[in-house]
Amino acid sequence: MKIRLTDDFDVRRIAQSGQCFRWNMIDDDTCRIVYAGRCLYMRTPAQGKLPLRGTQAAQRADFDCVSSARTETPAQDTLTLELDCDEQEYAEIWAPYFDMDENYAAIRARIDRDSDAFLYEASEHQKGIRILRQEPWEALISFIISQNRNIPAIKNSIELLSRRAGERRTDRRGEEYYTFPTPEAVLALSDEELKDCRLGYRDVYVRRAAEQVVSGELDLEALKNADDETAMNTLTAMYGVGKKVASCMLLYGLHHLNAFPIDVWVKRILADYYPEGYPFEKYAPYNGVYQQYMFAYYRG
DNA sequence: AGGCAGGCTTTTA
DNA sequence: TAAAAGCCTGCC
Repeated sequence: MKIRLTDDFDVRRIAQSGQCFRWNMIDDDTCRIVYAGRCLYMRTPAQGKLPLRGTQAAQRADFDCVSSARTETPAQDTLTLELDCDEQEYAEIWAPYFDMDENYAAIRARIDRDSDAFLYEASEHQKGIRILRQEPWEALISFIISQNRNIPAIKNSIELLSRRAGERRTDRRGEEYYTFPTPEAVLALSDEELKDCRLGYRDVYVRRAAEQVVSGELDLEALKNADDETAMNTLTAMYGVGKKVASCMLLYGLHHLNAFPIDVWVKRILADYYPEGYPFEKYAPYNGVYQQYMFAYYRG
């Protein structure tokens, strides 16, 4: 099926944004997404753009060039997404996951170009990023695993964990994929099997989180309705979950768009570009969206 | 109380 | 070899 939209949506930038770890570009314009027990192929035909030719570097240069040229024209483009699912699956699974009810162009429009040149630049450069509505459990484990590691290493561990404890399924192209494991499936792993997932010292954190969810001590669905402070306190009380991971969980797992994870990169941004302090009040309740633009832009 | 040093598994560049 | 979407413990 095809989707036409005028709001921000850039598959590559979302795939590289560091909020999700199971989006993989399989060729120049097709992304393979594993989520909610399913696998989706999403293609974004390069319409109205220069044909992509030559080396990969040249292709990227073309893309950036076109993309920044587009920012000069206020007229809204219509973007087409080609998905290998039907309307029902799109409405039930993918549209909510992609947060299609939110208007990201409007959120970007709140940035004042003159008073905040850095954020404006970051948002233009990373235009197309959305904050996905991820399942809380997958987000929690993903960001526990993320601590003190770079993105390729995180993706590797999540894939290994899924292969160990997830369900093996076949996608609509006949390729195999593994669903993200349930807490029960994680608990069923032996210490050795869990160690084989290359989580390092974080494997204890993952096991304890699974125990808390299975026992009912931790109710992730209930956290969705909790206020920011309650959710933050509940999460940071967990073993291996500090302020950074809890903030990521709020933003990506519970969709509290005002949560503002501060990692090593954002710390540098705040020090370099906001020595007088960052205007959190001004950008509420979308601080997390702006953080995502700045993180992705600065990390390059 | 709140801040800081050191350690932690493994991968990536 | 240092750094990586950090956190825990122990110490002051």
